[in-house]
Amino acid sequence: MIMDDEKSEKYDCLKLENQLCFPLYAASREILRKYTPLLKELGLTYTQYIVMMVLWEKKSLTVGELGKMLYLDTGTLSPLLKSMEKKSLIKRERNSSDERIVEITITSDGESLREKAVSIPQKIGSCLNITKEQAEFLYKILYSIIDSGESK
Amino acid sequence: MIMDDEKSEKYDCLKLENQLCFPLYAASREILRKYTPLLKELGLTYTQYIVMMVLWEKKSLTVGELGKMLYLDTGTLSPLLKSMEKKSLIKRERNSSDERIVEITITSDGESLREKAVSIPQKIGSCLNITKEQAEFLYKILYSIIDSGESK
DNA sequence: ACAAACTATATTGTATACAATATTATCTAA
DNA sequence: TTAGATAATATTGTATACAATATAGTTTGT
Repeated sequence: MIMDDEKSEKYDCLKLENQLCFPLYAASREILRKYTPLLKELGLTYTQYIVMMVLWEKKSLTVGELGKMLYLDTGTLSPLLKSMEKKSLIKRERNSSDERIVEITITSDGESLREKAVSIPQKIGSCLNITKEQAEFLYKILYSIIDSGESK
Repeated sequence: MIMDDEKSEKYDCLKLENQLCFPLYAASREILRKYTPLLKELGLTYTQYIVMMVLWEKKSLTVGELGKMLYLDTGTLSPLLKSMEKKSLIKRERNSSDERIVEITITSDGESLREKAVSIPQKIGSCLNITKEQAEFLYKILYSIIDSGESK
């Protein structure tokens, strides 16, 4: 068996440059770093920001519904929502007809952040440097990756 | 001023469904979740895995070089490398001619993990469900996003 | 030579993520 | 109708990320 000549090929799949997951992971963190200083002006982290995004639209939903929309589990959401309540951005209330359920509702403080946040997407978009077509293509592929884990 | 009619449009940019960053963030985490059980068999986390990937190829480099390749800072790398040394995957040694520099070198234990890891990329790839063309396109866009933060 | 600037890495503090487990409430089948 | 199954959320434990700061070693200008 000729092995040594093949050796460099055998491990090619383990090279960083041949990975697709690594740039996905690195790009995601790069974007988080871009958001951080902008969100800091609003007193938000990125995770808190996406929770607010949902609440600016829906005003009120359950922890479970939030988790489904953001692909986050209660291990992340529970402490996050607790800290957001402490900052008066949201209210947490047990549903009276089913005490297992916790309803999350935006407060007026939370609402008022929306106005300040509205300039952020454009600021982020402008430093991404990709075309509209690329963005649409990227959008589709990313959701197909996300949905590949939907069965759960 | 007619405001109410425009209101729904004004905040469209803050809708989750109009975000590109959110699916990037969610897809990245989805892939990490796919890796976790596979890497657990090797006793690695994803971050440890990408460090090993570099070391399987280069055998030895400095903390700074690793950080540049993986886009991670010393706040992440220092404790990570310390724990990997404890697991005998790597060695950490101060460079004798410049004591500021720490050289990271793979051990034979670390080398031997390569054989077990070689099946992982294919397993991940097969559950991603994207075509070769899509993968190449994705690869390019992701690196253009990553590089947009390169100045630093 | 030597203080100031610079470099490389480490530490601290804060905030996620998520698997695994626990807790509490509701439902359901015999 | 009531014990076991389910469901919704919370907690625990471990492992990142990263900004900000600290530390220690090296270089540089004068």
